Amino acid sequence: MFRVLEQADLPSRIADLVLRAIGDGLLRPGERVTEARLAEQMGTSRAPVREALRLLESQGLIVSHPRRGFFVKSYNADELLEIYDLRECLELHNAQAVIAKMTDDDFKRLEAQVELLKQLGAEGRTQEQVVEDYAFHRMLCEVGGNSRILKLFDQIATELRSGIALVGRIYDNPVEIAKTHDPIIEALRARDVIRLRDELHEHLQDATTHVVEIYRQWPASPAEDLPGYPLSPIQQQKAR
Amino acid sequence: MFRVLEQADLPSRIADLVLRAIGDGLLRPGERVTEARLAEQMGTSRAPVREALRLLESQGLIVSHPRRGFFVKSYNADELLEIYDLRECLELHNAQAVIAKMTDDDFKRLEAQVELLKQLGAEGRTQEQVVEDYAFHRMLCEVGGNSRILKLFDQIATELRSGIALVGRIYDNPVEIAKTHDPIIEALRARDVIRLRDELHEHLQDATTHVVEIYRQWPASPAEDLPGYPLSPIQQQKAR
DNA sequence: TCCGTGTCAATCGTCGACAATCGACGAACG
DNA sequence: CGTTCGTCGATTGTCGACGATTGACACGGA
Repeated sequence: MFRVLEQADLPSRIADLVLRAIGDGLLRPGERVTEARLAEQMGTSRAPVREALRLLESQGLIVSHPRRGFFVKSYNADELLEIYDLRECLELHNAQAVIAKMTDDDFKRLEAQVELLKQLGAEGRTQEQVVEDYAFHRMLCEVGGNSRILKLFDQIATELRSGIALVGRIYDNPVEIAKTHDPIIEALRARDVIRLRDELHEHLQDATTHVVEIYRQWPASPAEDLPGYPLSPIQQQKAR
Repeated sequence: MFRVLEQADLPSRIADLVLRAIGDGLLRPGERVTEARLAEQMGTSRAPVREALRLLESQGLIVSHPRRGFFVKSYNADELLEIYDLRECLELHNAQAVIAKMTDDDFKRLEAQVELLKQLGAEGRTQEQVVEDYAFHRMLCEVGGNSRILKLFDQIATELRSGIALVGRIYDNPVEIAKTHDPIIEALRARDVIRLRDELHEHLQDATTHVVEIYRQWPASPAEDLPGYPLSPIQQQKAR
């Protein structure tokens, strides 16, 4: 029996929509997400909505306070630093495996990906460049071969993407950014672990400081506020 | 208003019980976990049970197959290797931060913990030794200061503990194992990053090979089986 | 004997409803 | 005027029930 169109289950679809809503800035950090409202909007009952939110919670994009409800996670600079630190942890460790396992074919694909990055940068398509940038680093994790690390990277990536979406575009100079991948390619070509790690370290350090800088000058992070029930669902207010 | 005894919510309590059941070998890897049965045993409806299982799923201890149900995660040697690889990734990265941030007081507590390990080893209390061993490494992560990494470590620890429970006691020679922490303490005392990382690497490598060895000679890993519905809830059987 | 088909029981996914709990708001009190 | 207490609406946590889907099993044909 053919299953022509594998319909994703309800919770996943709902989670996708919420994710997109966050990414598009429709749901802002700290904002409340009410089960009933979402359920109504989706035309379902609360059960699958709940599952979707719990799924997103496990991925760090939603936080829940017992008996209070769900809220879009808002990040402060410290948290972003921790996430980037973790990312660096993964990527540097992964670098070793990459050098050990990389085939010539892998290398070619990585090289091609950087070319794509440059092209997108030159054309000013920063949106897509961000996506493809992550794709490049993801490819490295794939080559590394630890599915666990790959999964973690994916999780971090979505978190960073959504956490960064609200800050607006990251890349001041797309062309510049694309070029910073060149040394990584060179290290890969030379199969030099130490150099690869150094380059990745610098690369990620740059990204970190850049993002955090932007983040700092942002309107005093939305803070982890807990709106009370009877409030209009959008506004926020301090609690406790 | 005092809240003398903060009653944990239902899902968490259920998750705890399931976790304990897994740790005690009451629920074996690959075994099916039926919502209705668990709900009946807990005297609740299926809703909180579902939440508990999804929670454990997000922690990797339970896997779910859509429309099929929940099963206790069973690990094969490769997966264990990946987990240990990730753990090493975290701990080695964390080592740097430890050296940078460790106070004298931190060091004393770490030293004391190793003493405790030795004592437990000498007394043959291997069960507690395992727990305190994790506690030691957890302390390192605490000192490191990245809450994200700490959380991940905790997750990995529970996973490994439950995944290893079925294999029986790990430590052939508890006294020996306890001693292998000494070089780590020495590296910490000298505040030598490189040495610390080397020692941790060796330490974890030992643990890895040890566990995997035991794992290999185990009755051909329970495999990721998918029991069908009408089966007695305990037995397993291949599918597809 | 082997393979395809139909039936069946078990179980999950989803639903609507109810009770418990929370914060906000306003009144009473010092 | 500031603080405490009670009430209220909104929302979550939990429940029982129903339909949908799955794999196991029995049967029949090649």
